[in-house]
Amino acid sequence: MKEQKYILKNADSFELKDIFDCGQCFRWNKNTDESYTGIFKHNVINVKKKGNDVIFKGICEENIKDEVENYFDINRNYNDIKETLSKIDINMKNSIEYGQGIRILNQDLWETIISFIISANNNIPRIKQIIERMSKKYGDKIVFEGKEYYTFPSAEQLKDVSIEEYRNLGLGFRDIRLYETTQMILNKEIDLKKLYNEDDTNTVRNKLLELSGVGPKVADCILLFSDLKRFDVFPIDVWVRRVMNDLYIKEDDESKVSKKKIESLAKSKFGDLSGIAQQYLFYWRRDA
DNA sequence: ACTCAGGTATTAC
DNA sequence: GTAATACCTGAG
Repeated sequence: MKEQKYILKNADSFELKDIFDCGQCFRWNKNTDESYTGIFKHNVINVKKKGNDVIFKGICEENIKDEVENYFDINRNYNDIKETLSKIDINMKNSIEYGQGIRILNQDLWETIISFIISANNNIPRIKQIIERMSKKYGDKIVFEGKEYYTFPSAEQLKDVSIEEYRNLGLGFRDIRLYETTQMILNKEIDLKKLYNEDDTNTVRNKLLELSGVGPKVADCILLFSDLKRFDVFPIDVWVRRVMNDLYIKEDDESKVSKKKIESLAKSKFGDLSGIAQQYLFYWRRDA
């Protein structure tokens, strides 16, 4: 396949660090020239900012413009969203100022499910390592600028992988979860395609919760970060709990704050934009 | 040696 | 229903 190139002129709400470092994805790495290279679907893409323009180049199965516009959620107006959220209070205003270049990516549902199962009680460097090892072993090779990249393995490609093989890849206790979930999806016990037709977010959420290794937090991450694109969820991890307690609840012992309380507070404050609000708050609190 | 990291599943009150 | 507990792994 030959290399393609596309330049997005005058992009707003598009900062590479904000997008790739706000915790939603695991397969993008920074290069020495400040650009990032990553893999999604069967694409290997290098992204670089030049002023307000964004330069995409890489190996694509389809048209690079269509692929990146979809993946980077280009047709959504983040300025409207940020304006709405900024009016809520000074905390939102500050966190949005910090992460003004965030965009929520349209990531492949299957990949997002597996990646966030791996993320449970784990740390980011190790999550990334495990995903790279899995991809190298079971994914497809793509060569770009003389370097080898590997696509995220499909469910079909993981069909015959045993629990022991997962363990050898460093999955730890998540080995069985990966195995079970892969089988459930292959058997159509959960039909991923049908999840797109469902109107009610909570119905989709309950379906995802049936998968092995998927609890409330992972389910919400899948709903928000995959191409299911549900913004009315509020994934609560240690950082979100911390920032919500510090800003709004102000309990001495933050571990005593119930998820229910955080959830209902988020719902009442941020409504259908809860997920995006969560991203700004999370990124601000963890990084700033 | 020991703690900690994007939680979940299991078991026990 | 809600609270406690175990759980791979490897970096610091």
